[in-house]
Amino acid sequence: MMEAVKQLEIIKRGASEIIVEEELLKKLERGVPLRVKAGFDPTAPDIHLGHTVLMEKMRQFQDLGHEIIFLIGDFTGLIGDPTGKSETRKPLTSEDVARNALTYKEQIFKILDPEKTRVEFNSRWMGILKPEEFIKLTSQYTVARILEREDFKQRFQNQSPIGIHEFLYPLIQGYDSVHLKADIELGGTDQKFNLIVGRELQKAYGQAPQSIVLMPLLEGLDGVKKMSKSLNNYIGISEPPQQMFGKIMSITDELMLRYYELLSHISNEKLEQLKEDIKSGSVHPMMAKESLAMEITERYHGKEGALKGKEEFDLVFRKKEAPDEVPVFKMVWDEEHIWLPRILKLSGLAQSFSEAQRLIKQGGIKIDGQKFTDPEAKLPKGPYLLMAGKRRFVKIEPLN
RNA sequence: GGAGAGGUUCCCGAGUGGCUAAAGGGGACGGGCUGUAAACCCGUUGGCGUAGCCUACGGAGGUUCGAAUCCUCCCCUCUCCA
Repeated sequence: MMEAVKQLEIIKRGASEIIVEEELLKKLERGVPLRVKAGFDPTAPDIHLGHTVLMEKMRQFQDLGHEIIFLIGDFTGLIGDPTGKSETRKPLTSEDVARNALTYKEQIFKILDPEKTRVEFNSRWMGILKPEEFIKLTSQYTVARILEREDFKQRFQNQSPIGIHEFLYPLIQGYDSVHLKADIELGGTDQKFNLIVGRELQKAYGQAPQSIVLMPLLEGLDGVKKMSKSLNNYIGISEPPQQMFGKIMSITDELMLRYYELLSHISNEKLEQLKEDIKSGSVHPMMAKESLAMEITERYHGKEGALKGKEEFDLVFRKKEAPDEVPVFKMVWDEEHIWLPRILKLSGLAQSFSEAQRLIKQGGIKIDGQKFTDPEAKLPKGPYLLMAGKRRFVKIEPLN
């Protein structure tokens, strides 16, 4: 195995906090594979780049020769993690959890080495925990300590409701570490409290406490809120390469550097150099963004996919032409001339006639490259290339 | 169990009898400027082939020429007391 100090350097990269660094170093110095656990909540069946920050870190551990456990919190998912919530979350049904967990498994191996990854579900041990054992677990921690957590504290002070099951959440998550005898746990910064409970519980059960590596939360496309599906500001790793490339190109320069830091595989030295070059003007930020888009798209779609993404980007946004592959809508011309809003609605470019008319009036519709601003326009039969806004295209082909 | 507050369009939030498809903000969308960047500016943000009509203010009724606004019952959320 690699020298402990060097391993630590790799582990520290991008991490926002390590608890406790000295302790972690000592574990690494033992020179044996450590057991690294990271838990995932089964609410997000589509893995996005935000999740990958943690998974990339897992991969690093894997490459360093450690044992990683990808833990799907299907049992805890039934409670719903109250972290950062100002109100009680709706619990998932066991069917939801099962379905989501399966989709998870299908996607994680784009990053992790399937040969070396142990996938676990915490329902396997939590589901059969005897009431006596459960009571024993709850007796290891106090209400006051749970209330130390900021979100609980606030809810308590504001007299907002806190479900008792929510109080149990950190304990159950912590118990996973006890059951798995984890040496290290990885998590997002928002998980700090829960992971620390894991440490405490391990001590209470006579185990060595796990070391904790916290990773920052990746901001979504808006650059402010954390990337999440519900905010629709995410880049999914299963998205088509064109879309992935385009989304990365649309982020702000500031966010681009953040993505570089947390997602790119380029070395720290090269990243520092890049920052300087952008600052001095010798590298155009757009070019740096393009390299990033290439790197990330390539990771999930291969070289070919990345090139395809770039090609389409150049075509659509630089040359302002239609992409190679445009969805085709076959339409029946039941009249000599068809009202343009009707065509837009039928082909899916607009939700309603009203919306279609608005789009037209605002100059958002182009037909074969030519702007149409008359909402009363009617089109004779014929193939057309419709463009709505800058990025939505449909080919209309007559069926009759 | 008792007392009170509140549920408005995608979200927040104003509106307490007609001038309200409902202020303002956010988000989103379209246009401009660009590097599909940011910032900024302008516009749009229920539906229907549409000078009109229909649907919308938790639900169901009622009062009225006319209701998001008044009345009755119901549902839901929150707070206080026990």
